Amino acid sequence: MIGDRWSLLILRDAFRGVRRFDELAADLGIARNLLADRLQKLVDHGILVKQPYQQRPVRYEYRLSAKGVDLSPALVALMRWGDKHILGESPPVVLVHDRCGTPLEQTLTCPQCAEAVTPRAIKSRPGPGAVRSPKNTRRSA
Amino acid sequence: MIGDRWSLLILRDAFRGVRRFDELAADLGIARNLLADRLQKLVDHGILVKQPYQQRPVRYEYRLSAKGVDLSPALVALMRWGDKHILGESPPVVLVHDRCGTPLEQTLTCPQCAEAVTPRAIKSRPGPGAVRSPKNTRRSA
DNA sequence: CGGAGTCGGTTGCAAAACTCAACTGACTCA
DNA sequence: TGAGTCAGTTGAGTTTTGCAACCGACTCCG
Repeated sequence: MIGDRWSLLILRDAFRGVRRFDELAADLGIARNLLADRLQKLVDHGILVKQPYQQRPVRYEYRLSAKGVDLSPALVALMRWGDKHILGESPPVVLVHDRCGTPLEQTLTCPQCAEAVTPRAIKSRPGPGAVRSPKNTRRSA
Repeated sequence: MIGDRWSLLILRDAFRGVRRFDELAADLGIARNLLADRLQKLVDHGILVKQPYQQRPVRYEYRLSAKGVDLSPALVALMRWGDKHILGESPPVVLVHDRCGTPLEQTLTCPQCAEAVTPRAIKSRPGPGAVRSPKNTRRSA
């Protein structure tokens, strides 16, 4: 659903509060027809919702749905990765807690052991939705 | 760098331990020439490393570099999102702590307040690498 | 009233990316 | 000798993008 060159960038802008067609087009440098198409697809997938913000003429803005907001951890993780590995530790933006302004940490934690878990200490296990042979099942996300 | 239909899927497989050309091709259903191209690009970007696992004939496998391993939080976040919103709460795999087997939680935390932070309580702020006008800077990730 | 500007798109065409299927080359195993 | 495995490459054909121009509804200015 979001595996193309633009969808993730559009969503990042959506999180930053960029919601209007022309704002997105100008900020991303995306072709307008593609932007129209991507927005429509994101709306179809229920990640964004299109709502009018004025009548006469009707103008729309694209906001994140609950499903879209839930992508936050993924976007945040990608952003931090980019900051670290592409830009070399001098991030153009940092995420902070709105109450106290402290830069945030993202961690995977074990509620049992009450500690952070490193990637190497992660195991995967079949869950309730597992099927017999996951091979060749057509995927789309 | 990873904004295409396959790179994220290849990386997911890499995390699961799928490292060989034919394994990846069979598991993903990707065209072989594209797989070759994507692997090469991921190697060029330093996300994967290509190393021989046998001589006579020389055969290579693709492993995650440190930079690649650092993508873990992003992949994990996307996986959890997919489980929740596409499959409706019956995940085919769950991530567990290898020591105790407990399913893991992913959170954004404020080290100052020592509590989890919801997406709505996140603010962004210019960081040390900020530039005057971030508009129209060509991006590639 | 006329003309310029804004916003949110659509249309058309060339260029790039992707899919599919077949082929290669080095080697192993029976 | 012949079949099979692995890691690709090659080529033809289809689909998706990128770019630029255009459109329609409306507002604002004089």
